[in-house]
Amino acid sequence: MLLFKGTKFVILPNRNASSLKFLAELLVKEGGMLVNEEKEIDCDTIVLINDSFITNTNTIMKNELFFKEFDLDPSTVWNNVNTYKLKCVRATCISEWLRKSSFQINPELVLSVEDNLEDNSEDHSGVKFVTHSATPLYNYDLITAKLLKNSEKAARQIPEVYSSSQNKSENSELAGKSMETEVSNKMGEEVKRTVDISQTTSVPKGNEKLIQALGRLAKRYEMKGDQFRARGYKLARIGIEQYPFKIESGAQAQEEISNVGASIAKKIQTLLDNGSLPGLQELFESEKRVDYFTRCHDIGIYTAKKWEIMGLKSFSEACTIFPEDFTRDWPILFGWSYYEDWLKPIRRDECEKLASVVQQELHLIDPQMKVEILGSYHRGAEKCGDIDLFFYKAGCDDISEIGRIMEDLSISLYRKGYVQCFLQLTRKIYKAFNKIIINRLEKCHLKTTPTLQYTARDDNPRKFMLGVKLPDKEKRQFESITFVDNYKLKPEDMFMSLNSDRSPCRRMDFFCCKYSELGAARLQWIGPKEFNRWIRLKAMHNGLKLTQHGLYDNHNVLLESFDEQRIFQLLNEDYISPSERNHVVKKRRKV
DNA sequence: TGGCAATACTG
DNA sequence: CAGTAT
DNA sequence: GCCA
Repeated sequence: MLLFKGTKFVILPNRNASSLKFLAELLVKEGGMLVNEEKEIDCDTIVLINDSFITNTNTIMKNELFFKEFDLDPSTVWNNVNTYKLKCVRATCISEWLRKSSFQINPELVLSVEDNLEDNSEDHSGVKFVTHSATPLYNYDLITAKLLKNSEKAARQIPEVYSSSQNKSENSELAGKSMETEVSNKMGEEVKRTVDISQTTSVPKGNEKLIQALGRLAKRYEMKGDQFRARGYKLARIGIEQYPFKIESGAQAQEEISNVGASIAKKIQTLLDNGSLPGLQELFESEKRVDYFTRCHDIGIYTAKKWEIMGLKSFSEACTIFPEDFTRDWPILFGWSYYEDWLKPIRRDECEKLASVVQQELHLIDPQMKVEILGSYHRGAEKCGDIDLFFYKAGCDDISEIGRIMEDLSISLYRKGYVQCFLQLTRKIYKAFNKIIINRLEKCHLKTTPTLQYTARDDNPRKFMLGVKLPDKEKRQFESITFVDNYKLKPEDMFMSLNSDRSPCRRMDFFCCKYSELGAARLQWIGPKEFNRWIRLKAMHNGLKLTQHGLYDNHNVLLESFDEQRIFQLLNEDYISPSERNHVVKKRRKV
C-alpha cells in the first residue's frame, strides 16, 4: 500500500532545492501528488515548508526570501493557506514518515500560520541617515527580474504579508526612481511561531555527531595545511547534512552519499560503534595555538605554524620574536586589535544600516553608482561574518574610474568616523591613515621603521578591505547577540584591543566590476566559496572556464558575462537561487 | 594516479 | 614567487 | 580526503 496515496502536497517556497527534489521523488513514489498550479490547492492539501526557512527555534521565516522564491504565485498560494487553514509541516517530515512507514501528522508537528505581526518598528531614533537613502540597496533580484522580463511573464506579485512590512524603496525602484523613500531596517522581518517539534530536526538524529566529527577532521587537516584532504572531509560533511535519513552504517553512507569514500566510511562505522574516534575529542594544544593565530586577519597557516613551532602562544610573544612580521605585514596589527570584534556575527539589520551609510555617501560622490550587499547577507543569512558591498555603474566598463570612486568613498567614510581602518593602501589612503598605523606600531613597542614606505600601485585597486563601525549612539538600537562562539584575546594580548561590546568594529569589503561583467561578478561575490568551486568545476568539466569576469570557452573566448541566468544555461544547470547556494554539493546522491 | 576554482593584492 | 585574502 |  502506498503511504501517501491520494494526498496532495505543495512544497514551499518551491521544490527545487536539491534536498527537496530528493524528498519529492520519494513522495511521488509513495503515491503522493504535488500540485503544479495554484488552483489545484484544496482544503486537504498538505503544505511542506523547506526546512531552510524554519529557524532552529522552529519558526517559519516568512521574510522576503521566502516569498521571493515561490514557484507559484505567492499571494494566491498564501491566501489559500490562510483561508483553508492548511496544515504546514517541515518538508523533512517526509523522511520521518517513510522511515516509520506511517503517515501521521501529529498536532505538534503543525506549524501555525496566522499572522501575528507585532510592530517591531523600534527604528525611530538615530536613523537620520537611513531614512533618506537615495537609491535602494537591496534590489538585486529586482534588477535580475527586470533584465529577464523578456523571458519571464509579468513580474510576480508581492504578497501582502510581505509587502506590508517591506522596504518601500524596493518597490519604487521598479519605477526606476526613488528619492526620499523611507527605508525600513526590518528587511529580514520574521514572523515567529513557537512550536515545539524538537524531535523533528532537519538533520536526522544521530547524524549530527558524524557531521561534527567530519567538521573537526576538516579543521584539523586545514590547520595542518592539507587543503585537499580537508576539502574531502568538508564535502562529505555537506553530503551528510543534505542526506535525509539516519545513517546506520559506514557502508550505507559510502553507498548513498557522494564524497564519502572508503576511509570516511570506516571512520563513520567506528563512530557509530564506539561513539567516538580516537583523538577526535579535542584539538591538541599545538592546534589550539595555531587556531588562535589564524583567526586573526592576515595570519594564515604558514605564519601561524611558524610561530607555533617557535613555541609562541600569543601575539605579544610573536611580536618580540618576529617583529618584522608585524612591521612588514602591518594589517596584522589591526587583525590583532579587532580580533574579538571581527569574530562576532553581524545581524542583518546592522548590515543594512552600515550599507545605507555607505550608500548615502556614495550618492554624494556619484549618484549614478549602484551598491548592493552580496555575500552571506544576500544568501539570506540571519547573521553575517562580514559585509560585502558590491559597486557598479550602469554602462560603465572603466574599472579604474569605479576604483577611484571607491577610494574616495572609503576616505570620506574614514573622515566621518565610520571607517576605522584600511587593510590595504593607496597613496591617498596612506596619507590619511598613516598616523593610525604608526599609533598601532607604537602601542606594541615596535620601532616605526622609516622605511615604512607603501607601494602606491599605479592602478587603483578594485577591492578594498575595511574595518567599519557605527557610532555608539547609533548602534544602541541593535540588540546585542548572544554569542555561541565568543572568541577572546588572551590576557597578555589585551593591551592592543580596540574591541567594543557597545559598537563592535565590522569587516567590510568593497568590490566592483565592469558593467558588462555584472552577472559573472555577482555570481562570485554571492558565493559561498563551496558553491563557486562547485560551479567552476562544472564549467571545467564542460571544457569551459568560469571566473568573476565571465564564462569562457577552451579558446578563452567569452561566452557570457552579463547575464547570470545565461551562465547557468550554458552550463546546463537549472538556475539556483542565492539561498539555495548554501547547500550545493557535487552530486546529490550516488546512483 | 593526478587534480582538486580562479583571481586580487602585498612584500 | 609565496602568502593571505576574496 | 574523493573521484575520474
